[in-house]
Amino acid sequence: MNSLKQKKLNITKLRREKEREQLRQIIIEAAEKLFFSQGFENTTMEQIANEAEYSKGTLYNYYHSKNELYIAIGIKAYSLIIEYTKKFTEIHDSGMKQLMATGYAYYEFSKDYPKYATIFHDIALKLPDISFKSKEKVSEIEKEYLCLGNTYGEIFMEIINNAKKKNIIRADKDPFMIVYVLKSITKGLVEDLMQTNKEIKKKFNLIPDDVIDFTFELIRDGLAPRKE
Amino acid sequence: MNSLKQKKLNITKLRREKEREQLRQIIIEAAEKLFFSQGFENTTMEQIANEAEYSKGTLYNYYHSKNELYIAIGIKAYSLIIEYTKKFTEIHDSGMKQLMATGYAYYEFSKDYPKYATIFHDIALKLPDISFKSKEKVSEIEKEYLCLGNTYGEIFMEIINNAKKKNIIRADKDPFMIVYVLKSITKGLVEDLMQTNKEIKKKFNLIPDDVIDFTFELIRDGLAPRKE
DNA sequence: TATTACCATGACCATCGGTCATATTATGAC
DNA sequence: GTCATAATATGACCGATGGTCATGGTAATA
Repeated sequence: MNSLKQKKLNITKLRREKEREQLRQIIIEAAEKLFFSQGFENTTMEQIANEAEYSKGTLYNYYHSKNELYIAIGIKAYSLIIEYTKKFTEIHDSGMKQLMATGYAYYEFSKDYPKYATIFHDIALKLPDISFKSKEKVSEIEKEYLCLGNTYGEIFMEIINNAKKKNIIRADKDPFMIVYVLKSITKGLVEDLMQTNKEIKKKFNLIPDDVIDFTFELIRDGLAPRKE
Repeated sequence: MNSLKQKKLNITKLRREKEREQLRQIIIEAAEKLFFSQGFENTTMEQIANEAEYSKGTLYNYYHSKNELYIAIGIKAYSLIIEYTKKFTEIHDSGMKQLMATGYAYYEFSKDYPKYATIFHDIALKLPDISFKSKEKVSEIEKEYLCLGNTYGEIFMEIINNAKKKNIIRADKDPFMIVYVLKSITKGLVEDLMQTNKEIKKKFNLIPDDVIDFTFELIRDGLAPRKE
């Protein structure tokens, strides 16, 4: 029967796809482990292949380059931060609390995955060089990464538009500006905190959580509508 | 005469040193030009040698590695930002205005030298990988770079200690924390502004100067002593 | 002029990202 | 069960590049 034949073909194809996806995961996990413990530049494709228990050539059947491996890790990180942000914001309906929640989501994400904390910045610095090298060819994986970045931005947009309607945010300032500043400050501070974690405790006797609370309060007060 | 001989020897030695320093400058300028236009990874030592009009081997008589070239550029950047900060702060004696001036110094520096704007972050990401590679050997140039970082920090410390004495900054918060947050926020925001300069104007119709003013006002208000 | 100290040079080396012809295996047709 | 085909794993191989070093040359001193 033609339909039976077709069915078997489909099943095989599906299994193959699943296996492909699994191997992609194995490779990424191997790469992640080595990149984070030795640094990107100090890790060779050979080492990643050994860690994944496959040969170097196989790596290239699943990813096009070493840089792609790194961006793939960035995609994982973005998925996580988006997940965190959704979880942290959906429990509030007030615009201001939601806005604060985005900041805390980023911070909690960074605490849970400290190795991922600087990856966005790291990739932002790497991407221009990559596109310089391979003129105007934006790889599929790069597109996926940039697309996730937009998704993350849209979450902010929705929250800010909500807050705007409810007059929760001071009206004399462009809401786009507020979002931009909020995102940028949070990222800058959290990245710094993660990189200087031990130093900050020893040298200045500061507790990261306090620093975050202080900063977010600062922002909250600054964003509140002016009353006078 | 023994003293005459000595004198001549010293003069020659001095000239040699001056020439050495000049060639170091030529090499750094060549490296800078290529790193900033093509990216660090896409630039070869051969290219830098050609740009400097010397051979590759000569480069290694003046710097130990490609990474050292990059850190040397970082040293130039640090010297500049320290210079800017001193110039911007010394015209004020009020603690708060001085504190704001540090932020504006960083911003002006970034506007004048946009290519340098992300170099501190870039090096911060690179340094751990370098020290991983060459276990526990911190090169002289790396020490110089880190030392300049401390110098920059000390400028802040002095200003904050001044403000503390004059009760210009709210007393309920650790001054170390205030410095830390201020530095981190400024760096994060300015770096973001420099990287997304065109995008921010087109997409959000934002003027970078406004974003900076808004943020710094936010900080100023947040740092003022609580009155009630 | 001879000796010495310094420096520029580019051939050379080792490493590594990436490629590709080949070997291996799984699949479906008959 | 057998064979043709498609998909995949492999590692020898290539080119590029960071870094080294023996050599030759040049300027300063004796």
